[in-house]
Amino acid sequence: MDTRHMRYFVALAETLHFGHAAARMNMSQPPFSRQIAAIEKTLGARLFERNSRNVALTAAGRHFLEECRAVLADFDAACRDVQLVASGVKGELKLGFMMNAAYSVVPALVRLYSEKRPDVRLVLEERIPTDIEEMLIEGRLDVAVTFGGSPATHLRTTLLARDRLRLIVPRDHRLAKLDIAGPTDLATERLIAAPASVTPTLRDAIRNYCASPGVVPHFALEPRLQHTIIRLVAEGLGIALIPQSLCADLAEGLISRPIMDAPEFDIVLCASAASSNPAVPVLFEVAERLGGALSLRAPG
Amino acid sequence: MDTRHMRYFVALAETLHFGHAAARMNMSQPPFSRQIAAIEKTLGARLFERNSRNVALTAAGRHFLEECRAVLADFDAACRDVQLVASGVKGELKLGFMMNAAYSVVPALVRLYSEKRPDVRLVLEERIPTDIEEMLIEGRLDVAVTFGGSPATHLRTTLLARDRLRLIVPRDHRLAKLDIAGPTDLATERLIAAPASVTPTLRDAIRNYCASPGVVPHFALEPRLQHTIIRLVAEGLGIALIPQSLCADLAEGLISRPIMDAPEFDIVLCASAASSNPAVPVLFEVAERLGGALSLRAPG
DNA sequence: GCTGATTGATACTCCAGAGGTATGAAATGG
DNA sequence: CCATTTCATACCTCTGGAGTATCAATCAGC
Repeated sequence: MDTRHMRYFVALAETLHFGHAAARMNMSQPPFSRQIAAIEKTLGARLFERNSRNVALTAAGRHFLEECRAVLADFDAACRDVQLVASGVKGELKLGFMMNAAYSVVPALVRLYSEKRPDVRLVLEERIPTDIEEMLIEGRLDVAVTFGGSPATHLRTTLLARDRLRLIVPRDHRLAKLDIAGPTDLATERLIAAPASVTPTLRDAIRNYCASPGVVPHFALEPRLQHTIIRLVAEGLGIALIPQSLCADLAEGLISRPIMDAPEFDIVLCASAASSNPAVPVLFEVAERLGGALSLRAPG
Repeated sequence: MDTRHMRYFVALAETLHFGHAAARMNMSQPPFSRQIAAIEKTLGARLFERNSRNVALTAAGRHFLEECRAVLADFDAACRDVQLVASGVKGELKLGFMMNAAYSVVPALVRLYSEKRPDVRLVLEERIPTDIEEMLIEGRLDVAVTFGGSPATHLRTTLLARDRLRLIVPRDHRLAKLDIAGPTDLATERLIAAPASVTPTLRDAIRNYCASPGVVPHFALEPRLQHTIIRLVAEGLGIALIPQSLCADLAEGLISRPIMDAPEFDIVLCASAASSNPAVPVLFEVAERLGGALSLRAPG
């Protein structure tokens, strides 16, 4: 049995006439009759009730007809889809992103891309930057939105936005009274920041920022998620320097302040070396078009 | 492209090794390699990223693999199901029945049959007897539960139960006082009965019953459905002779009475001449086993 | 850097099976 | 009863899938 046999069967089931069905299959009637007989033999059941005058489907034939139509439709669709997937018009794209990209960059990127490639299913995975890097290398992600300047071997990288550090403190904190803070203001404070194993970029930026005037930062708590950091600051357990993009909608009781000579870092789209998903290039096109135009929401 | 090619592709996608995949397909490696190349050519897309050392799926290949597995599973299932349908183990059975069979005969029949043939989907169609007969002849029904003695050309018929006529009247009707009624009691009454075009069996039985002592029945109203007849009697618009099987759960305000020498009629299972559904014979087996054992509920 | 082993690609041959033509057999209609 | 329609059978042809032998490229180990 093969799909060709199924097509013969469907042709006969629809015409109920060997000659016409054979013509539809662009062949002559005798070999067509033989194929139908062969199908019935290999399947081990009569599909047609026929004499030299009339052809009719049996109950098994009627049932088989339905199944054949479905199978053939799926079969043809699968074959047709291959080119679409290969050309990146259809398929699946695994996009990783870190949390501070979730607010503005990723939604804008996803919206624009989905308009251009509605048949590509975007699988979004929010992860911490170090995991993202690992997954990119292993090919478990096709692309990711993460910090620039990573040491990983990435095929392609494009700038999406620039972000900078900003101070968040409880509303009644002494630093809340300042219009702008500097490294020395942080000297006596309990700092909350993710460990270097989670986001080396941020951790290094904070340490270098404090170290420039010789301040040794005191990291009181080290949660892994930026959301947790914000939450702990709101609980009065310390203060934090976090990406400006996360300061847009702070909880009641929290306030953010700019800092002098705030460290900046790139937020980039970067492709996996391992994956060569044909849906990726268009995402980069979209990302480049978005590029500078994209401004991260600063707090009001 | 054919299912055989899909199987080759799946074998290679699963082993990622031309030699092993070829062995799994019981063939040597060179023709196998050629088939894979042919597949990629006809589909117009690379499915494998390969050099003389490593084989890996492309994105298109990964997508195609999923689709191939689904298509092949459906394909094999379709081929396997044919014998099951031909042997009556699986499939669909269109069973027509008239309303007075709905209460006891059909549920018992369906329950027993479904136990024996759980993979046969029973399509139940309640119709008036004349429609049932027409549908049986045209093959739109495979079998039906209807009155016996039909003039139609039925292949096979088996007795399911015997039913008899019974009188229903409003609770305060003068005939409600009698223990048993006879034809002459009906002479002056407004009778309600379905027209002969709907159920000739019942209509003829009622007319003959009245005619035997010379009474000419007065048919006041002629609804098509037995339910409607009962409803109209409850409204006080007349009285009716209906099958005993419909007298089990009469509405408040209605009462049923036996009648003298009540006309009886067979309720039979009969097969369509046009349809030769292999699921039918087992239904007849079940029906015969049920046969005499089945007693129609008489009113308490 | 050379050598042998592994693995995919190519060249050539062979044959099963799919398709063509001619024709037979059965049923239908006038 | 004959012409026509329609499915089945007989026989032939040839495409295309599969086998064998072999090449080419890559990698491991010395």
